[in-house]
Order: sequence, then C-alpha cells, then structure tokens
Amino acid sequence: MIEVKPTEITEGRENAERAQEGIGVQRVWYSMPNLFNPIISGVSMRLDELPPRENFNDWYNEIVEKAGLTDKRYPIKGMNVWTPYGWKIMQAIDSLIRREFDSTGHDEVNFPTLIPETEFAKEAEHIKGFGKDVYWVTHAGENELDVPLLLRPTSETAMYPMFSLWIRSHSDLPMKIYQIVSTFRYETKQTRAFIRVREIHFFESHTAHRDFEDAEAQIKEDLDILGRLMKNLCLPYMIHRRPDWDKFAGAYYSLGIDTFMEGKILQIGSIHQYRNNFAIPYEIKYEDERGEHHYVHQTTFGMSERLLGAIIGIHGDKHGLILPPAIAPYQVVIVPIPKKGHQEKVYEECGKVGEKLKSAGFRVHIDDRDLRPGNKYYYWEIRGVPVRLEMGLRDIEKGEVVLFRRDEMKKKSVKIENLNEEVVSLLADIERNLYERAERKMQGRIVEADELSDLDMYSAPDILQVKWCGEEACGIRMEEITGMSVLGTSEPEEKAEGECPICGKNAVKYVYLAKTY
RNA sequence: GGGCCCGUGGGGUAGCUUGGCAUCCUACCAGCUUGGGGUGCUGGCGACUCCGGUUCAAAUCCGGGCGGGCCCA
Repeated sequence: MIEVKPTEITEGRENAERAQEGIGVQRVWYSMPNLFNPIISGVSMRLDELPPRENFNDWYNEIVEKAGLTDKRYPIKGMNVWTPYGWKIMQAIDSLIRREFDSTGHDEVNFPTLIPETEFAKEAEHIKGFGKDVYWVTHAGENELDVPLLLRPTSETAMYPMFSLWIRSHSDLPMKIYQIVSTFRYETKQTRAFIRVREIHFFESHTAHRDFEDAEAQIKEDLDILGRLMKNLCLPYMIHRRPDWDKFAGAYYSLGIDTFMEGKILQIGSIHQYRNNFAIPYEIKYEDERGEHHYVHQTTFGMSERLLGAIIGIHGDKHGLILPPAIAPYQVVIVPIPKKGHQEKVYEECGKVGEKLKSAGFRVHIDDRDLRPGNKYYYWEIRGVPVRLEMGLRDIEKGEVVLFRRDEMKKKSVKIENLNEEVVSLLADIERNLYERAERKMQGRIVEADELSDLDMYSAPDILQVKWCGEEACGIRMEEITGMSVLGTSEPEEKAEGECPICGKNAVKYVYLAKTY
C-alpha cells in the first residue's frame, strides 16, 4: 500500500478500509491551514472575471493560474512554476503511477539530466527525431567542453549505455525500471501550461526482455496499468497504433494514448515497442542458458503532466476546476457557517466532524478564515474540490451537515452519524460520473466516413473512422482532404470490410483521423 | 516556417491619437463590522517590460531586445 507524501506535513490513518475503495489514493490528510491561502495574491479573483468556457483557450489559460496550479510569469517561455496546489495534484498523480508500477515489478531509478553527445548520437533515427528540440550545454565556466552535453529530451540514450553494463545474463531479465524526472524539449510552437511545455514533468518506464514475445507481454501489462490509472483520473482514452510515419524516433511501433479535449485529440502518453533497435547500437546483450548471446528487446511507456492538462480541460466548467477524488489534495472542505454569539459552538462542531472524516482516511480541510461563507464557496469551487461540507447552527440542531458535490453543483443534507458512508459513496459517484460523461462525449464524436466525397464533410470536433488499405500514400491523402491528422489504427485492431476510399483497393482495417493538439 | 497584434501596482484596466499631474476595480495588510452563495466602513501598501534614440520634458513618438497572444501553412 502506497502513501502519498506530497509534503512532510502529512499523516496517514489506518482505519480507512471502506474509504479506500474506488476513490484512489487514501489514508492521507493534510493539516496546513495556511497553505492554500493565495501565495500569489492576484490569483484570488472574482468568478465573474473568468472567461466563459466557450472561449476555451482563454478559459484554460486563466484557470491554471487562478486555481493556483501554476505561475506562468517565470521569464522563460514554456517553463512555468508549479505552485503548491498544482504541485500537490501532480504529486498525487505521480503517487498513483508509482503505486501501479511498483506493484508490477518495476523499480524506480533516477538518471542524470545530462547526456554526452557521443551517446546521444548512437541511434540514427532517434537523433533525427529529437535533434532540433535539444538544449545543449557547451561550456563549463569559461571553457568550452570537449564533448558537448545535452539536456535529456527523453532518457533512452542516458539509460541504455548503463543497460549494457547491467544486463549480463538471462537471469537479469526482464529488467523493468522507471523514473519521474524533468525532460527538456525546445518547443518552437506556442506553449501552453501542462500541454506543450519546454521542461516536461515526465514519467518513463523502460524495460528489457529476452525476446520479442516477452516484450509484447510487457506492453499488455502496460495497457492493464493504463486502464486502472485512467479510471482514477476519470480520463476516457483510445489506443491507436501510430502510422509508420508518425512513430517514435527509433521505435519498431508506437501506441498513442489519446484522449478527447474540447474537440481535439490530446495524446497523454505513449507505449513503444523498440524490438532491438536500441539494443544493437548500445550493445545490450545477454547470455542465454546455452551460452549464446542475444540482443535484448525493449519497451517504454511515457506519460507527463499532460494528464493534468487533460483533467483540467475535460472536466473543468464555468465555475473552475473539477478534480477527480483520487488526486484532489482536499477531497472534502468544511465551511463553517458562524452566527453572532454562536461562533465557538459552530467551529467546535466543525472540528469534530473534520476529525471524524480524517480518521476515516479522507483528505479534509477546515476553512476557518474570517470570510463570508459564500466567498469560500467560490474559492474552493474554482479549485475543484469534489465535496464541500457546510455546517451551521441549523444543521447542528438537527444532527446533520450539508454536502455539496462539485461535479453536479448540488447540495443535500445528511445525518452526521452516516457521514463516512455518505462521503465514500459520494466520492465514488463523482469519480464514476466524471469518467462516464467524458466517455460519452468522446464516443459520441466518432463518425464513420465511407466514401471519398464524405471525407471533407467532417471536421473538429468529429473523430473520423475510415476504412484503409494500409498504404502510407492513402493515409497522407486523407490528411490532406480532411485537414485532420491520422491517429492510426485502433489497438487491438478492428477488421474492416470494404474499400479504401482513396485508392479503391481492399481495406483491411480502420484508420482514425482527428484534429490534434 | 510565414503574417498580425499586445506589454501600465500581485491580477484586470484608464491614460497613448494631440509628449508634461498615472485612473478605477480587484487582491493584499490593519481595525471595526458581518456571517446559510462574493458583508460594509475607515485607513494603508503597491506600477508605466528592458536598452538605446528624439526632446527642455517620454507610459505616450522612433529603433532594437526580451516576454506574451492570435491567425495561416
């Protein structure tokens, strides 16, 4: 069982078995009353200053700052500051990832940030793919370096020279490691918080196997892990086998993990089968039982803070963020409703209820600032807290509290004696609701186009499904006609019967096209 | 890759055309007040993106850098 430890000031509680079902990381709560006060004062604002959700780009850019996720004023394009609330959410996502990979036999490591040019240059396709995006370190103090160093854009070329030292025999395999580190890519296009950045908060697992089949089995395991993770993050997704012209630099094949945000496809991760494309240049070999030497087969699985970007963009509404319960720094915020002459009584009862929830394992915060309750409602709504608990004299007299669910913006009164059960089922219901409504939105946009003349009838937000002969030329032509990008074929592959609308030849599978970020 | 636009307190802005005193809202701090959807009052802190040019004088005009945004491929 993994505990989230986003800061040193956390505390786990044991008796929380019920609370742990269906709502992800639990057993942690926070007691930092001042942490969420606006560190950046301007980030607190009135709701009526939030751009309408219809104006998605503006809305997104405002919300990431106003919900306290990031500060974009750092003076380098594409490199933003993670502010406390945003970093807590990202750490919670990382904890879910760690839980999954630790429990499937992966070990966490941490490689250096710098890679010598000589190692980077060993796999030709890889350099071609990343060369233009690389930051170089060419000087140390006043002296030019003999061998220039680069900031990793991804870690294959950092790790694989070590793999060739670490892997000696079949008993070293499979080797399964991962790391969560910053990677660097010099984006020239427009950057956007969490979606297109130059310093990427990156998860990458790397595995080495004795043969292709074992590497394929790893990819199946990766897909299982993904399914569990995406449920907690409330993110619907599709797996597409990327066309050859769009696969990862150096991969045998690439699977894109695609989600659907505001009419476009956002790739939130990828899984690659390398076969022995890297093992050969990096000489990663093992000795089998018969004393023969073979190159290993390798896979990787990558994800990034785009997961958070997707959560913001897919679930958020005109009131602000809506956080999946599994990653919400606070799952329940308690807002006391004081009344003149009865303040102490109200705060005392709120404290009791808070303790009750905390010892059941929920992440809870009591907002006892000297502000009007309505002000606090707006404050926590924009930050996406899944459940708000309101408690005043009226409730205390009836032995009740009011629970407000952020996803539906609805209130109901519940008895304090049933509170833990109510919160468990409410959080689980929020998780289910967020996932399902996003899933419906995505699935509802998939349309099939049969004829050549149909192809240009569709555009974003549609996701096009087209019969395809499998030829690159036909895929490229479809991109030209539709103005969309080929996502690839679905994985596992769906068999198609009929004709490729471009060349008229027999189609064997479906290809998907959509606008992409 | 090509084109267009914009940089004024922490956030949002007025002022720029016609050069001279920097406006308002919000946030923040202090005090009182208030408390079931952004209480009210009083007081306070806080800004012209940077460098250069023109000028008696530049937020304002000119050039460049840096930063940000939009559109097209």
